[in-house]
Order: sequence, then structure tokens, then C-alpha cells
Amino acid sequence: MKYDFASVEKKWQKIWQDKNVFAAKNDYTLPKYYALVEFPYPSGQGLHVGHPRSYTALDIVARKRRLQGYNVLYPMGWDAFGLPTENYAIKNKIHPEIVTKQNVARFKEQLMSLGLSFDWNREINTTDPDYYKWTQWIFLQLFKKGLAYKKEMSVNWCTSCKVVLANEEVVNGVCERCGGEVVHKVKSQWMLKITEYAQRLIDDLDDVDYIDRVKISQKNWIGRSTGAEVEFDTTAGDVLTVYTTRPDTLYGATYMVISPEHPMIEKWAGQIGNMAAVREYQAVSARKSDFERTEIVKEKTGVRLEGVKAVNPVNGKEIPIFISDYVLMTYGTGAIMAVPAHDTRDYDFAKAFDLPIIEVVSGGDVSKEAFTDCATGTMVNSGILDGLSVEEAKKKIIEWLEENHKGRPKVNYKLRDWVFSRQRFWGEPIPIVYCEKCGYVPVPESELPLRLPEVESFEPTDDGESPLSKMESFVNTICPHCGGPAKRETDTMPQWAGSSWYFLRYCDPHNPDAIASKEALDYWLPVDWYNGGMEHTTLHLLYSRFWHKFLYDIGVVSTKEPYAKRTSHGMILGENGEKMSKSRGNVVNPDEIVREYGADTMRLYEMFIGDFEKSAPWSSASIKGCKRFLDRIWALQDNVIEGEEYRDELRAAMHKTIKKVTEDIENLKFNTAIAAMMTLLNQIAAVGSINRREFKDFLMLLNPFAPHIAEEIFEKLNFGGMLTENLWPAYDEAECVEDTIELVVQVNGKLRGKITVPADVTKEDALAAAKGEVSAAVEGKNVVKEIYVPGKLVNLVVK
RNA sequence: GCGGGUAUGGCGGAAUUGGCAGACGCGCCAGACUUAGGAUCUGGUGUCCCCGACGUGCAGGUUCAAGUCCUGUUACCCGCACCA
Repeated sequence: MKYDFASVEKKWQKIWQDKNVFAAKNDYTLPKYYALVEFPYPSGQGLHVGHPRSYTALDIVARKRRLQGYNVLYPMGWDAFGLPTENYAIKNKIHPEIVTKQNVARFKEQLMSLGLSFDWNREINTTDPDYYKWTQWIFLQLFKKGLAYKKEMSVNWCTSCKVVLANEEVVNGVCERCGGEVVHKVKSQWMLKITEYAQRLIDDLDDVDYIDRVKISQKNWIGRSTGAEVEFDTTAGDVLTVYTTRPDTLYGATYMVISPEHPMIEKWAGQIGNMAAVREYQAVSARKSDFERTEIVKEKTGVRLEGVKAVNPVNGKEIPIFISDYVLMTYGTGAIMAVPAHDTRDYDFAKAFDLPIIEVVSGGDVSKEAFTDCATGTMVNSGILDGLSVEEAKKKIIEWLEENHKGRPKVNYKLRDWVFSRQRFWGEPIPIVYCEKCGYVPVPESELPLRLPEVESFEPTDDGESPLSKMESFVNTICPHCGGPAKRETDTMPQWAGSSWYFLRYCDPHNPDAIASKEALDYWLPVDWYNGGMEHTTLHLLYSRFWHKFLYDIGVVSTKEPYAKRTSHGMILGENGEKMSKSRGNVVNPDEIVREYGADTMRLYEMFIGDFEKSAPWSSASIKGCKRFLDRIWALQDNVIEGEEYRDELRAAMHKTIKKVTEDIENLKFNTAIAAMMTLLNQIAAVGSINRREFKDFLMLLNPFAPHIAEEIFEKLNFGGMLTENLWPAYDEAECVEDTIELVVQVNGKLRGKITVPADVTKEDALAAAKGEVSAAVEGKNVVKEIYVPGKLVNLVVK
């Protein structure tokens, strides 16, 4: 009888749903396990085969944990605000709410068809006012604590989407989403002070179990560096402060460079002799897009400020000041001391402008290139520092600077504050009112959610203002503070807002009075295992850690970190090994795979495709192997015999497989777990039959991977109740060992034979047997060394 | 340039502390059943000059023994990119 996966899968999906089998219990006395996958953006394209890789992996973990007696929370929801939906809505003249509803329905149906054990009672949607009420509430708390502020700043402006982008959304100088040109534009933006949390975001990584590459990426992104601020007097009278990681090279500073946007330029305008040239350079820099700026990275340009000089604090020498766009206003103080002998950029600039290069650290050849090594050099030409190592010199010069009030130690971060405004319709309205008299006033919490107005047109404006700005009934309001006329903020939040706290809402998703009840949060948090893509390491993951830490600070949550463990899956590539995309024509549709092979086969294949953490190309040929595996298990029903215990011929195999599958699931080694089950099946086939006990435990192991077929056979064989109500099988380490083992016999390290010996063989017996096995090869030669590795091999070294 | 990663049969990939290289699967070959096979079952399948030798990107080294450790090197992928 052939296995009819289509009807069986539908049958069990309905039973699971009707009986609420996977609902997390609100009994906070039970041992809990919170498994989380990144909730998808419900795009118009429907589910991608990449989605189920992550979802199936943690579904396996969740199902296994339930069988191990845990109260498991494995939820799903929709990160549904965002540009593609809005663009689609504009283009097709449908309200984004309707588009979202349609896309969610499609996604949900697709996820359901995969038999994922989500607790659908806890489904959330970031565009639901009952949800974004709390996104807005968190923003208000940030505002009240001074962590949300408005700032005039140069922002990344996508000329195609007509929207401000975060730095993280600009890729290679173009818009991450549409590939449109990105230019700079000065706008007043809401900002979140993530930089205030930079050090804690680094430090607390020590307390969580994230895979190394995620920790390293986050640290690099935050980009902590230690150095010093040094104050340079100028002939204009003002002090120019620079940041440097190499204060030891202060004697080698032969000129200074400030950013073209540096405010001191305006202050000095009257004293700068060549102000026209300076203004021209400023204008050219401002016009450059990020793309142009990175394109012409090679040659250094700049303009010398005539009439103003700086004074090196260590030796009183006057040195020239330049403006150049290789110095960024957004990092450090926007000004540097240039030490061409020991910094490659300064070196290039000095060469281009024919400036003196003074060696202050010996060890390199500064006539050829900058010597930047901090580990080996010795200080020279440096007065009080001469003869010291770089590290010693750093300490000594900082002491000197502090004593003479010319500087201090300083830590800097590359991380910048989070640009939180978007000039778009389909996002959470920022709940702030602007009053001429009172300034920025928060919308009272009792008025949340501040809903998006119900309008028909929400096209972006050409001047870069939000579509909301044209909706007068929305804009015009009353100041909550003074009662006078006021205007609402018309920008909306970025897509990252709703996803920065969604895992909290799952704990208590229908609570009207709070993000979630304190009891629910205290019970479920932290998330025990969070899996998601590497592409979210520096954005979503960092943002949500930031928000969580803030919520910890104001007493909403009780854990410093949201996620105890973070893993990351590799991408599934197209058959040609390239990233799947419509334009490459290599997209695999999960619906078709489910239709042709069934959900169990699809799940199994995605887990078997390769190392979970690495990317792997799809193969429509290989998937058959997984189908065959399930068909062969189905066929085992014809060879079932009675039996309450494992038979001798399968005992070790059963124990070993249980051990392997149990451990591999914890270590993300789903592919070898499946291989182990295939091996067990081959052993069963060799024996010719399977008894009821063996089959039952086999089905338990199979269940997390291929739940439908496992449940069906479990029911057909009357093992009692639903499989999901049973317990994960245990293994006995002692039983994993076979009675006899095979030892490899090597002569001079080369394989020359194999011997079968009792598992508890003595060294003497093993050596004797080995010598007998390879007598021909050892004949007439001197055995100079005998190596015996118990359970593995015997190596005879002969001469 | 910096950071992270990868390199193993025709293909996807296995391989605790160094200990049988190629588990498991795909594909391929042969056979069985069959009117038929793109179904199923059984056996085989790293390469070659096949009782032997060679073989984990490349070149060295350590070791009784190296995919694994050390030194050097190449190619590709991902991320960041003038961060002082």
C-alpha cells in the first residue's frame, strides 16, 4: 500500500490544530522552553524555500523539547510594515492593509502546509493597532528618558523610494531595497541613542551563547577603539580637539586635518585667507553621494587653511591645518592630527601635498610607506618618549597630557545613533506632537494606539515629506500640554521598530494593559534559542538587544539579554549555486515541492541538504532520496513483529541512533541525525523485520523531522494515543557498544588488515591478533614499536 | 585594506582528543521483478599502470600516524570599508 502523503498530512494538520496540540500552556510552574525564529515579512512573492530551513530546524527542537516534557513556546507572527507592501499598494491602488492581509493569509497557509508546530493562538502582526500601540509606548518611554531626540542631520536619501534610509540600509552606496541612487540630504530626524548602550552591548555578549561569528560581527559593528583626545591650540585662539588611537606618535604630527563640515571653519572664516577655495571644496564634498565618495577612495584631496595654524602641544611647533573629506565629521571629533609616518591615509595625503614625514617609531622604512605596526617598534625623535615601546609610550604620553591639561584617555565607537524616522505611510506613526509653545510633546499614553489615518492616497511627496504630512485631519491637533493648536509628527517608524520587541508580545499576546504581564515575561524570558539569518546580525539583533536593555532599565523585563542562545542558518541557493532570485530564474517554489513530495519530504530534505550553518545549493534530484527514505519506513509496517524490548541484533544500533539523534539536534547537526536514522533503517532492512518496541522508538526519533508520517504509523500500529503525547526515547551509553569491535591493523602507518576482537580485549591479545593478521608484512623484519589505541587500531612500526 | 568563512569522489556532503578518508544521500553501472519503467528490490561504484600505488586547493614541516596540528601560499564567497 502506497503512502498517500497528501491526505495524511492534511489529516494531521487538522487534528493538531483542532486539538490545540502545540499551544504553550500558561502554567508557570512547568519547565519552560522558548524557541524562536525570525518572523517573516509577508511579501507578495510568498514563502521562499529559505524560510522553512530555519523554521523546520527549530520546529525539530520544539517538538523534541515537548516530547522531553517541556512547556514549549514556539510562536509565529508577521513583520508586516514596510516598503514593498506600500509600493505595491500605491502601484495597484489597494490599501496596504488589504495587501498585508492577503499576503499574511498566503504565508500562513504555506506555513501550515509544512506542519510546523507553531502556537497559532499567539500569532501577532506588527501592523495591528493592538500591537503597534506597544511599539509606540516603548518609543514614548525612550523619549521620556531622553533616548529619543530630534536632530538636523545629513541623511541618506533614496532618490527612487523617496525615503530616508538608515546607514545600514545603504549598500554599496545604493538603496538596499531598490538599488536606487542614494544622496545626502539634510533633514530633521528622530534619533535613538543606541550609542549610549554601546559598551553594554559589547560587554553582555560574554553572558550569552551566540555562535562566534555573530558575536564578532556585533563587536566589529559597534567598533570600540581606545585612544586619547588631544587638544591643539591654534593661532586663531580656539582649541582644536582631535581623537587618536596613537597618542604615542604625537611628536610625528606634522599637520592637521579637519572634516569639510567642521563647525570651526565658519568660526574662522574671517581669518582664513583662501575662504573661496575652502567653500568650493565644501560644496564639492557635500554634493558627493556615498557612492561617489567610496568610488574615488584612492586619491586624497583637500585644501590648506591659509592664515590659521595649530600648535603641537608637546613641542610647540606650528603646523598647518587642512580640510579633507577623508576625515569624517561623524566619528571622533571630526578632526585629526596627521602622522604621515605611521598612518597610511596620512601618508598618502602627505605625499599628495608634499608635507614633511617624521619617523617617530623605528622599525619600518618611512621613505617607502607608513609604518603602522604597534607591536615591534621603538620610539625615536620623540623627546620624553624616546626608547619606549609603543605601548609604554601611549601610557606615558596620556599621563603627560593629563598633567598638562592637554588631553585625556578616550574610548570611541563606530556605532552611530539610530535614524528612526521614515517619510512613509506604512509604518507606526511616531506619537509626538509639535507645539510652538511647548516644543515636542509626547502623545498621552491613554491615547495610544495613535492610528494611521484611513485615507485613499498615500503617495510619497517629491519634497521628501511623509505622505501623512498632507493629511490635515491627522496633522492638526491640540497640544496635550497647553491645549493650544499643534501639529503631529508625520514621520513613521522604520521596519526595525516592530521587530525589536516582538518576542516579548508572544509571551502574552492579547494583553490590553501591557506589553505582556510581568509574570508571563518573567516565566518565558529569556528566549532559550533564537535562530535567524546572518543578515540580521548587525541590524535587527543589535536593535532588539538595545531595546531589551532599555526595557530592563525601566523595569519592564527582568533579564539583561533577550536571547540566551543565537544560531544562524546558511542560505539555500539555486541549483546553479547562485543566490535564488527571480532575475536569475532559479527560484524554487515550496508549494510545488510540498505538492509533489509532501511536507515531510520537504522538511527532511531541507535538513539533510548539508551543514545547517552553511549555504547549500538546492537539488531537485537529491530530494528523491528523502522521499524514498520515508516510503521505506512506511513499508516497514509489513514486517512488524511483536516485542517489548530491543532484540539483540538491533540493541546497539537503537541505542546508538537515539544517542546520535538526541545529541545532533542540540548541535545543529540535523543532516547527520538524518543520516543516522537512514543507517538504522538499513540495519533494520538487513535484519528483515522490526518489532513493535523498536518501531515505536524509531517513530519518536523521526517525528520531529517528519511529523505527519510518524503520527500516522503510530496511530495505525496502535501504540497508544497520539505520538505527541509520548516521551522521547532514552539511550544507555553502555548499550551503545557492540560485543565485538573491529580493529585496524597498520604497518608503518599504512592499513594492512583488520581484526575482529571482543570489545573488552586486552592490549596483549589485540597485539597478538594483529601480528597474526599481518604476519606476511612483518616477516623477517624488526618490530621497533607497537602502538595500540583501544577501540581503534594497532600500528606496528617495523624496520 | 580590515574582519569572518570556505576548499574533501561525477554531485550534496560525513569524519570527538591527530587514529580505517569518502558515513548518509543523489547520480551512475549491473542484475531481479515487469507488457513497460523516470516505480520497486538486490549488488557494485575515489583514481590509476588494480595482489600494488596514489588520493582532502597548493608547497613545506612535526608525528608511528595529518582532511585534522605548525609555517608559507593560492582561489573563491560573505560582511565592513578613508572609523584617525
